[in-house]
Amino acid sequence: MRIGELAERTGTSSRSLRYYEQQGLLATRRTANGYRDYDESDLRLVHQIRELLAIGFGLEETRPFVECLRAGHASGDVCPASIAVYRRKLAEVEECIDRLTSVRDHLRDQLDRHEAAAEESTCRSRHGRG
Amino acid sequence: MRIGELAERTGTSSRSLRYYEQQGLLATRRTANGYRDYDESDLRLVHQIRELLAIGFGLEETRPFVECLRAGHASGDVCPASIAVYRRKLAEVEECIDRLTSVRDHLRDQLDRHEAAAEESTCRSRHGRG
DNA sequence: GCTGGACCTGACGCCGATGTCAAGGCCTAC
DNA sequence: GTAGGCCTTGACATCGGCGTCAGGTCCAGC
Repeated sequence: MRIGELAERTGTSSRSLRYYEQQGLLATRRTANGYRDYDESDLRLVHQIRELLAIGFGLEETRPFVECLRAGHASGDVCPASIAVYRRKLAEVEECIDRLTSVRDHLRDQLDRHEAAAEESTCRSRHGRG
Repeated sequence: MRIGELAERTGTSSRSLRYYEQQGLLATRRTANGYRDYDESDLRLVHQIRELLAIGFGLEETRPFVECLRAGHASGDVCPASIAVYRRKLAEVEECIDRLTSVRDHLRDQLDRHEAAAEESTCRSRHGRG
């Protein structure tokens, strides 16, 4: 299949596919006229990339998964290198969640504090002291 | 005080302070020789900016806080516009946490799954079938 | 008067994934 | 043969918050 079809079937753009190729993630064959030519294995490969990107992986982090698929494995995540990336990413995500959680708590505190102040001011005005 | 001192006292760089000024967040006076001249209110203002940036706000989102301080309020977050940004940010952060949490769960599942497979394979090999 | 440090403006670089434009080649249908 | 749709490469643009360099100014101390 040609690049347009692959793009459509993977929910991405031709531009991105060329970029993945440029990054060495997609080894592309060419037809006689110079058009890129893809098959079902490329489809799976790009699907894998897109799924990982969608959950926040960087393109570079998808490489082990891609290579795992290329090595003939049915799934991109059965290879040690992929597992290692999973672990690393899990740690990153957990740390990020922790940070965001404390930010969230901080924001809630600020809002609560302000709400309390507004409440009190309403109260004062209701009692003719504002 | 001059820009170098302000930068040091706020834990940032001269470059950043010039950038904030360029974005209209910092209204800077000049001494006769053209040097930027700051006072304690600028210090508080930059502190406010840095704190918000540190917890993930964009520079643009600090603007209401800055204007609130400029309007003479003791704190940058007592104005309605600042509160609104707090609310918006809280929603954003909560959504982000939700997304990351599901990513985390997904990653854990993958790792568990793989660990189980490894376990089983170890088991098989222990029994002479790997 | 000279050195050196802090300051000035202006401008380019970075990161990552992708959009977008330009200028052209290929192929199909009419 | 020509219109138009898909393809090609190459290159610049985007976003944000700076880092960093270049080339020049200002001032304090010696």
